[in-house]
Amino acid sequence: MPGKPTLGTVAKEAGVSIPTVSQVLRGTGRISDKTRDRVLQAAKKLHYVPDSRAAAMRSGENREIGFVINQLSNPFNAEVVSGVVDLLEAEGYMVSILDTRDDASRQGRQLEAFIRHGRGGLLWVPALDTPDETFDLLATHGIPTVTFLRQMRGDFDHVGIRNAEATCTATRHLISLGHQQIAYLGGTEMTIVRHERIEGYKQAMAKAGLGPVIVWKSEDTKLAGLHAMQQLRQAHPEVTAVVCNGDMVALGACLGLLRWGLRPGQEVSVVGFDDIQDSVVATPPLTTMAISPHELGRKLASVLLGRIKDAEMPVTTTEISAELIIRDTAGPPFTG
Amino acid sequence: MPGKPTLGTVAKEAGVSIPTVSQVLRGTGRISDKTRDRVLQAAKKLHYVPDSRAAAMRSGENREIGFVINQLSNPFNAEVVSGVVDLLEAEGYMVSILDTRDDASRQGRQLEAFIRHGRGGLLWVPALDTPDETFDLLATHGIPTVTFLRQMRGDFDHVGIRNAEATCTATRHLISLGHQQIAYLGGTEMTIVRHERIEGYKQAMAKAGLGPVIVWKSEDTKLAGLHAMQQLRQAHPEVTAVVCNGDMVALGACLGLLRWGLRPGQEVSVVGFDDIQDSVVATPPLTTMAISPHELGRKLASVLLGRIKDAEMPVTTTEISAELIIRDTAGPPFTG
DNA sequence: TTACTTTGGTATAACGATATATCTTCTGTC
DNA sequence: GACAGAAGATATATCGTTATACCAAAGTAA
Repeated sequence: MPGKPTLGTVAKEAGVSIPTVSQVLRGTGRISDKTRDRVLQAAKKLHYVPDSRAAAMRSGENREIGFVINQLSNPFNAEVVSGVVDLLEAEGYMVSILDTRDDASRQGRQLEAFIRHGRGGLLWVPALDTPDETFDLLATHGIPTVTFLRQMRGDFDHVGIRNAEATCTATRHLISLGHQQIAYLGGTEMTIVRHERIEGYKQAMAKAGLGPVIVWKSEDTKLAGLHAMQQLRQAHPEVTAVVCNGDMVALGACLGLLRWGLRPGQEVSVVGFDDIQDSVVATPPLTTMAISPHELGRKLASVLLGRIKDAEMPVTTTEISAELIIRDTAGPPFTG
Repeated sequence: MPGKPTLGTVAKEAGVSIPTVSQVLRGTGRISDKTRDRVLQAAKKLHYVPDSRAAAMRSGENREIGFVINQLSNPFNAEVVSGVVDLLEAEGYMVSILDTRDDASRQGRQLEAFIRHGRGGLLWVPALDTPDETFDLLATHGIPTVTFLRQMRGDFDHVGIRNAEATCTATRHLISLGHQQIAYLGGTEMTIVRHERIEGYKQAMAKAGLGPVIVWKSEDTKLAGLHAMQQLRQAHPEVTAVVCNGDMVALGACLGLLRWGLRPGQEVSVVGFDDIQDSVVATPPLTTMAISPHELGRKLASVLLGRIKDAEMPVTTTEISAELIIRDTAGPPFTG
């Protein structure tokens, strides 16, 4: 096996000097068509691929972006990733993804590795109990960073969702259908996201003069949602409608109802949040608050590009609205 | 603003030479305790963080691993990823993930980017119509590479699944329950994986003297599985059992049956492949061929580590067996 | 004493690219 | 024919590390 091709190898093959090859490949400098062709041919023949670490070292430019996410197995996140990648790859960046699984210490190690390996930018869903230390590390090294979904500090650019507005819409929808006993289901820790969503639910309830407010915990998986729904049902049999913290929980809740012999949208109504692909094919299809993950991803990417271009730009916060998608899991209260 | 600290800065601070600092920080060479302390103190004071790109450039060692996968939104893949990451991060490697979405040209660009940015190893599920050129590129650059799931060439290490054995087991299970009209559902292109799985199904059918062999296409999503099942049902109403190419399709097929008013495991039996998390919580829970994605991930990682340690090692192929998990979607033929 | 080894460190040359300065040839103009 | 300027290429220094060779001083053995 011949060694990895370098500028030197290509230069020798084409019979020119190293800087000439570099200039041809980057389209800078003054080079005759004849030499350019020779060089390009040689590069192609040897399968030459530039080493951008060496380039970055000399030029200071770095086109590697890290996307540090809290849970890769969540389909919503996976879809956001594809939006981000579409935009950034088109701009010539490479996006590599890391999954913290919401473990703050793993996240700390991963971010430190990112710094060592010199990333040019960072998109980041901070793990639940991210210590200030970790934020400081990034701030100190001056890596362009945009946080996503969870806004935990004011000194980073942020892209998020209008959570309160969305759950308020969802709750009002249930109220307008005639429900009066409405609970909120999902989430475990009181994250900013969950706090905002619960606020929206409470606002809608208060404005309609309804109560009491019932908030029930659940992990963000279908299985957990299933069990949580059954517990909620036992503790509060009077509840006729549920606003959920996410589609995974909502779908789990529907499964729980079905096992209990209750039909979602009939005996009990359920509204989700995220509009993941599963929600369309579920039986019955889930009424939910939709955010286009692809749009979200593109927004996220464009904010980061702005920050990379101008480090002195004032810190921005961007919020995206969710849209109510009416399907079959929310109907008028059952009067059987 | 003091520039980014380097070995030079630290050396000046400690009053020693650059190589001395390097040796102290890496624990190599012969250094007196007195100097070592001075250096460590200086490094700490300046918040020195080594630039591993520069290090990698000189030493040739690279502890960044790329995982190039065909579909990140598939939960099975996401679970494999976590197995891989667990093992490799423990060994001091950093794993970054790229999603090709089975687009060969995107994949080509991404792999080139990985080479440009200098990865020390590669785990790879090749996209469906990966051109030979792409394999050659990796071979030329001599990057330790392990392909995963889809073995398309003999000159790379490979970790896969005993596909034929698994679908043979699944089909025999249905036969032993008494089914005679059994179809195969899922997959679109005739990939190696699909080919092997269909072979296993055919073998079991042939051995039992059953026929005809029916193979039906479907994309690897629930929605596609739902539609495909309904079409299959229309074309071949005599079919009483279905072996599926993957759990996503199988779950979709079950949904399709339910919409048709048929109960999976009663009127029509379904066996899946992968045992993703959804399959446990589905109603009814899915009978499927299980592979531990975590075990698979760890195996994958360990093969890569072996290759990194010894580039001259003969090429290996490792195969993992799937296990039949009996739940509720496969029962005896309906005699209502 | 002479010669050999060990200890603790430094000098220097890479790694693969880019930026800058420089060096030949050609032009064209007067 | 002399000279300015452009075109086309090269020489050299540099980024932040690590590998190798080397060196001075001190210790050890004959």
